[in-house]
Amino acid sequence: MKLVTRDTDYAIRALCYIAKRKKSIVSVKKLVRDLKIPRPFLRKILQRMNKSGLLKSYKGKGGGFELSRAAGAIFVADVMKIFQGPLKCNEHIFKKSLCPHIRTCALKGKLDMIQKHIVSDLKSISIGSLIKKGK
Amino acid sequence: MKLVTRDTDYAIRALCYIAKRKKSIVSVKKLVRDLKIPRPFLRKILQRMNKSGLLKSYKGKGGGFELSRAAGAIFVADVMKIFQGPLKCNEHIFKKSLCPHIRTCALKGKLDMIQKHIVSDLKSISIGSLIKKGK
DNA sequence: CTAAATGATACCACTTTAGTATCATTATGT
DNA sequence: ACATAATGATACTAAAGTGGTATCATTTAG
Repeated sequence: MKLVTRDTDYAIRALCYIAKRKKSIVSVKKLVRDLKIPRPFLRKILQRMNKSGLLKSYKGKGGGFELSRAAGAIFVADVMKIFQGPLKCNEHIFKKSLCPHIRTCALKGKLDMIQKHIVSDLKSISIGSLIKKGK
Repeated sequence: MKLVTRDTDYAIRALCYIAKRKKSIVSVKKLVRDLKIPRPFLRKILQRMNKSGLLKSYKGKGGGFELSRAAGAIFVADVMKIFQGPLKCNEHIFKKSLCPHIRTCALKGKLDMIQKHIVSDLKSISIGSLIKKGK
């Protein structure tokens, strides 16, 4: 029962780190130095976030990454979608298989309800809220 | 983000099927005939539930499985524990890795809260509640 | 022009998932 | 006693997902 995978976790750490810096463009070098994330893996992760529009990238000397929007407008759910796909937890069970028994639908109803709660929670956690010292 | 694996799903179906039968001892043969679950896989699943105390088994001709307690006292969470281990979703991230930044702990707090909700929901869904036609 | 940065791909080891296959053991009915 | 119908135990396997590594190409500041 894994809610968040390692790349999502690393991505969130990187986002928080970038969000906290004054100088907004941050290079992989600095991120690796301070976060102790394996360099090539982190690079791949940042590139994906760039492609997905969560980060903006600058090539060449002095380049790096910056947030594409305010930290308060980036949510854990956004990051998860990039690295873990659509936020569904039950599809693999109820796809095209015949669902002839009532109990199947009963279970589906309950699990869908749980999923709704999870997703709405994940959509409420912003990067901004994670870097506030006060709480 | 997979909440429930296939063996858990099959296990729940089997439990519901057994719970609905008048004659309490049900053989794999009948389960396979009606539920269309691969036979050897289902056998393994039932054996695990037997070992874990959710089912009682009877060997030999005319044998099979029956619930070890009332359907209302068996919960989806019980089944998941057997096939998916302890109901934790965040441990792999926060284990022995240094957690020196505030944000790590901030995230942990939020994810732990979500986990608490999930687990309490899963503990509230009984097999009994799944086989009620009325709802 | 060179060094420092990202972009794009391809590859790889390990674990989990979703099974299959086989043989041993037990109990029932004749 | 014995054949048959059931479960018990165990080992194996194919495919997908996870967590990375390795290489080379491209861009840009100074």
